[in-house]
Amino acid sequence: MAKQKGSLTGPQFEILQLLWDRERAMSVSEIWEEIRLRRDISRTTILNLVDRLEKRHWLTRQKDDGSFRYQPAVKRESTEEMLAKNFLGEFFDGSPSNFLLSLLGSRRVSKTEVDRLKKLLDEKTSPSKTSKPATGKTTKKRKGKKS
Amino acid sequence: MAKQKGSLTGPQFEILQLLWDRERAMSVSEIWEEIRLRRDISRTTILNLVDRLEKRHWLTRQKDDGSFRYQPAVKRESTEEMLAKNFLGEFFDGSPSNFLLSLLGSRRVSKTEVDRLKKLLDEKTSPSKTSKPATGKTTKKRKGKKS
DNA sequence: CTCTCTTGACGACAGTTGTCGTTGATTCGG
DNA sequence: CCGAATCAACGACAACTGTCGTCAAGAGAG
Repeated sequence: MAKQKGSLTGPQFEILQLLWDRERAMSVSEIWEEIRLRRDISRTTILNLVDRLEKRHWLTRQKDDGSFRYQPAVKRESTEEMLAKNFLGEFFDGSPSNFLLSLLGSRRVSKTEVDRLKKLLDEKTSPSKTSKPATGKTTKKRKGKKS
Repeated sequence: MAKQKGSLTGPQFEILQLLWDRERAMSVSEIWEEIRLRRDISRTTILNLVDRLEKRHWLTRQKDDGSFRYQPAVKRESTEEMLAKNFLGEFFDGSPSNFLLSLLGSRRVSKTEVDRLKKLLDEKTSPSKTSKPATGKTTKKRKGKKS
């Protein structure tokens, strides 16, 4: 009863991220070789993580020529939204403002970051006034942190 | 090795919040009676949570007339900032924008929430230009969710 | 056929969490 | 002084995590 059911931890989410980025199904070994580039980890560890994710229906798998290939069973957007909501609910009264306030409070985030935030909010309040420009969806890919 | 050292879970944070709100040291029984109003929980559970928090230096205690009274050993602001940073780093590439984007994406947050966010960001970029008014610290108290 | 390599299922381990009961010490009313 | 109430320390428990090793089944090479 330690962990809230229906949430994800770091390593679990890392695997989901990988499968979302590469937009095709991957075998355990493929996943392993990717994650191995960033962290030192054993193959069976990945196997176990993937296995548990599949048992809880975060991943689906189908047999492809003797070997299994895995795919996310959930959408990236809804999963990230769920994580964000859970986190806000648990630690910041569910209020994004409280969260932002804590983040901005002591350490200044970069000015460009602030500008991006404001831009996002602007697009939310005034949705496509005259032209329906900047379909927004341009910046989609997530950058890999170190590899 | 399951949990990242130096982070906090929901129930642990709940106790810290209580001690931050009431600005005085509290005994285990006092904490218990407060939390009991919201959740059904045994006194020894609270005792154990408090105990572990003290052992890891999130709380300090001093003996006051036979009984122990506990106080936070960390500042609310820095703790919340730490939580926010950890979370962003683990799930959103450390980018508040990515976080906000996921939050705003599907489900619309209320318009007033968006306005509050924009206001916060505005105060960050143009901090108290003419007057040095609104020392900021006015809105401090966190509201209790249900009690 | 036999040997080797890949694959996956399974179990094990230590660590953490939330939860609680039992026990021993301390305090206080009578 | 003695019994009752309070308090803290400790251990126990199940669930979960990340981590890994072992083993059996299967595929391919020789």
